Amino acid sequence: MNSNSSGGGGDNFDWDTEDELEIDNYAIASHSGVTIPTGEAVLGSAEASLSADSSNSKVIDHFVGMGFSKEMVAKAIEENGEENSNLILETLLQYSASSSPSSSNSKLIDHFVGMGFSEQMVIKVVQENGEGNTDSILETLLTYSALEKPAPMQQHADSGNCSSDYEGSFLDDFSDIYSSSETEEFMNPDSDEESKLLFLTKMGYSEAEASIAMERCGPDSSIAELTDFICAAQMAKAADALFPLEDKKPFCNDSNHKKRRNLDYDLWKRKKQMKLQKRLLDGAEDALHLPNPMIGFGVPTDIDQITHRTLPETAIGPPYFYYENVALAPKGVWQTISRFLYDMEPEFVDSKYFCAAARKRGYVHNLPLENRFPLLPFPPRTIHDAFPLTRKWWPSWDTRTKLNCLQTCTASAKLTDRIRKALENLGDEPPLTVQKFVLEECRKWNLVWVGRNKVAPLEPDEVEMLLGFPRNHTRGGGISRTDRYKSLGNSFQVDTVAYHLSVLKDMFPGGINLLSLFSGIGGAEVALHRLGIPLKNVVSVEISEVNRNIVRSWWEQTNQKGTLIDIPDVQQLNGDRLEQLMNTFGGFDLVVGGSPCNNLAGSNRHHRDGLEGKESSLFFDYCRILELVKCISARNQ
DNA sequence: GGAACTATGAGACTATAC
DNA sequence: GTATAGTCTCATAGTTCC
Repeated sequence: MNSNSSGGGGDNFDWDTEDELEIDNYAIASHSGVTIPTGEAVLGSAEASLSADSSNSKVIDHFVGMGFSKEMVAKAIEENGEENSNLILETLLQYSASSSPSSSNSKLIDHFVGMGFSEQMVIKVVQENGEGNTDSILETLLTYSALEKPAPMQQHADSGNCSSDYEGSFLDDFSDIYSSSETEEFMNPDSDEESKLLFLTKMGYSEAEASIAMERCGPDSSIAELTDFICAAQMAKAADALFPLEDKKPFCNDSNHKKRRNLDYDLWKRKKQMKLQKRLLDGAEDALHLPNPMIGFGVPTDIDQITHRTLPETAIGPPYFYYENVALAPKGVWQTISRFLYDMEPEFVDSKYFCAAARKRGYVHNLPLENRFPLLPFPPRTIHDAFPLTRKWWPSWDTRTKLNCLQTCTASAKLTDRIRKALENLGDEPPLTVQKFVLEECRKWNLVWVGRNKVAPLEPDEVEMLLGFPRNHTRGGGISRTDRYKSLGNSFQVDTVAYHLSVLKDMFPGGINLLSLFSGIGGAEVALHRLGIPLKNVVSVEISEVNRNIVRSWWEQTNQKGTLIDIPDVQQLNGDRLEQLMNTFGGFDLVVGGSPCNNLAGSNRHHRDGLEGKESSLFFDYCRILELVKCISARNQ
């Protein structure tokens, strides 16, 4: 279901999207002291010189990822060479320690103090980061602002501002970690107003900030709520300070402004999320165990189904939401996903209970659990049922009845040839070592027996059938065979998802308005259609043109009566666009999405970076958009 | 130049034995 | 409870082919 297929239809998509370029601009603009209008990627001289030497760019990226400035890293590499990373790190740490504020950086300090950060904090951060990289300084300042304050225990009740609510919800995610005993007594909303003002000023906020926060949040607000408010205001102020030439339009009516603010926040929250994940990893706290059997709240063949649960209040719709990703993600990932999605318990389900192939996935949703029903007819549940012709050639020592997870790649012809040769002239019972080799490869590549001693990977249409898509769903229209495998490998298993979504049928007899993020080849759309739930209006967001064409083609072939709008990039979906769409449709009933798993999947040997990964970090866009939809829905009610 | 092909483990979980 | 082996994984990068 992810949309990141690198080869998708000539979609060697550059993930340095507009937003990321904007971040780059942000950094450069602040570094050079020159305001650069958004939308243009401009390289500063330091960056240009660094990028010129591509050989050490990986090393540079590595250390920049740790938070050191590019200039500093480049200098350290120049001194030590790029071979000895330990030496480089040591030098970088020395640089960080030795850099101290001087007259030369007084302007810089003033700059950040002007944004509302305390002078003491700015000096400390400049010492830590060096004065060369202002975006790093800003990030750290934002982090410190949150770390040194108790985080909010709950969202603003009456902020009346979507973005504020949205940010508040993310701040909530760290409330249990960053609270300190020193502030405990002030967390009580009953503390008197004067004490709270005093405490806020002691924390480094100005009297004006504290007073405004008190005025806006009310005298009964907790310190957490007040600091939350001030923090949000500071971030907005920071964005304003860095983009002074932009029109100062009201926040809610300025999409660029909102976007930037989201970006500022995005940087901050990602950093937070990394820290949180590290803590979870180190402490192994709240370990999330995958269930065995992996049947979630129940599958059609299971008698003991769970039909009731209590949802956290913040998770209750509208809209209903349904999020999916790989179950076997790196440690800590599902804790983070759950935390960002209202602390909801994921439902881990293996699609082998629905079809002949395994597909272990986690789903977080706020759908009811009672009265689920499966798609009929039931798909074949075993390999032999799915592919009867293989039965004739299937050796007795291959005991598989289910296929493993259908991946995006298939076995090579060379491998199947090696297997054929290994089995030749060995009769029906080859030596155990040969059996073991063949079975290992068959399991790894989902090979099936198509002749004597002959195994073969599945054809794309066979994968379509296993995943519950109509035959030829991904065929033709300009898609290559390789891309068919890739798109299918990234998609939902339709029967599994349909089972979960089936509860919507009685609730929306007249049809449903769907926001489908990371649509892929339209697994959710196909599932709803097969359930007989009319699709009134569908906004499908999918990066791959090939996949968008597949969904569009399916839409037309199935004579849908509703409206399909496709949008290429989730990061283009800002508050204004959403509001416009929702005003047109009357809101979304369901927000579905399976964000990219590239950096989570075990198959990825190169960049299994977790939720901070280049593609998988788009999970946070799912959260962002869901939160915006909730806000707009609430406001329109 | 694009599509097809090929080689490439690590990390996390599970089952089993002790 | 601990150690070990076995198993599985929505992939990526480089090369070859057409």
